[in-house]
Amino acid sequence: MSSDRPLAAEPNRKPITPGEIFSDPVLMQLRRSLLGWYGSRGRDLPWRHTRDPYKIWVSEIALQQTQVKTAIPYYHRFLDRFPTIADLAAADLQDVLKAWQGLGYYARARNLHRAAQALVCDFGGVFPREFDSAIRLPGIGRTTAGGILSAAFNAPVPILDGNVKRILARLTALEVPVKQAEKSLWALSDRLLDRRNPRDFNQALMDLGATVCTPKNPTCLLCPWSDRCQTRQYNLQSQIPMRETSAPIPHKTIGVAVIWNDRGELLIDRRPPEGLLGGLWEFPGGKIEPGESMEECIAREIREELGIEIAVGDRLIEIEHAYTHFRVTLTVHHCRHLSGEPQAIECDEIRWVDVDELDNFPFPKANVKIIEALRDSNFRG
DNA sequence: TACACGTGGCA
DNA sequence: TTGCCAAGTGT
Repeated sequence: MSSDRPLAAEPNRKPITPGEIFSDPVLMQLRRSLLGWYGSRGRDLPWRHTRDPYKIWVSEIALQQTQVKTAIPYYHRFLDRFPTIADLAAADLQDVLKAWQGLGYYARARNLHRAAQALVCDFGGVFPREFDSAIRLPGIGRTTAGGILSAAFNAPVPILDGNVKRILARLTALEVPVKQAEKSLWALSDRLLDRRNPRDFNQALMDLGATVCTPKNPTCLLCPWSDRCQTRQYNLQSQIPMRETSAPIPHKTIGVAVIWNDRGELLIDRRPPEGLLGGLWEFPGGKIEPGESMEECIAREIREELGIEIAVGDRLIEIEHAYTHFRVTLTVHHCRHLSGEPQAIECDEIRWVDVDELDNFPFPKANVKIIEALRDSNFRG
């Protein structure tokens, strides 16, 4: 221990490091108390009513970096639309992305689709029981593999998601950000895991993190582990887990064109298959440059991206939107097609569509706001 | 090993 | 308005 550690001073405390093994009787007590708590306080969640590894897989993917409340309606709609692995494998990627529209992190949908096709090819459309097979599937990492295999097959595989990291960091009063202790936290999750009931144990851990050992204001009075928690003992709940340092997020100003032709159709493009919002459709546009007016920006971007000339008209709407690593202001203008045949220069595909057809394409959230504004302005005449 | 990757909610 | 956080994975 360094003498100038950043945590509030409790001079004589002896933190438990994650690598340090709890004694067997303590481990048994922790398992028993958590499973007891889960029996009475655990959540009733849709994917806990099935042992179908496909359904559990879909739930685990939808839940990555996503709160339960947000994921639930997508879970139902996705399985309604693609009831089996074979259905998902046979579907068009565009339909899969449409089912995922609004949930974000669209690589999850692309990976689900690819993984389903791999399962049909290599495993007869059956989700594997082996960890080494599961973790090779795109979109399935160590935590998701553990979540699926423990929930579907009661396999003794540990997990280490955000909830478990926070719980274990607090249990041991971890003195470094969790990112710096991944290895020992995995070891602790594995050591704690109840081998007789890994399914309920892992689910209980996540419920505890989501409902009791929350990031802010944890309800330690309701926690089955409070008597063993080093963080509670020294009242460091607001300081552990320690914050990671993060860079400030930039802000971009984007000009966007809603381009009409003389048949009353508008122009949309499909983004490249990988990267930000990969495979989704959008209204074309781009970042404003220094000294440029918004009208100049939009005309230039459309010339560069689509090879056509347009007249930039009235502003339709301005949209503020936050992504993970940057924020944007979209300034959207009605535009009129003047000359040139649109070409897919910086995108995958372009299409002229009627307003009523827009619902058939997957759009990112910010573009859905544009579509809504378009409909509203039509109603007003 | 860091960083990219969406969206909603909350202070 | 800005920052942080939530059932992580891929590169």
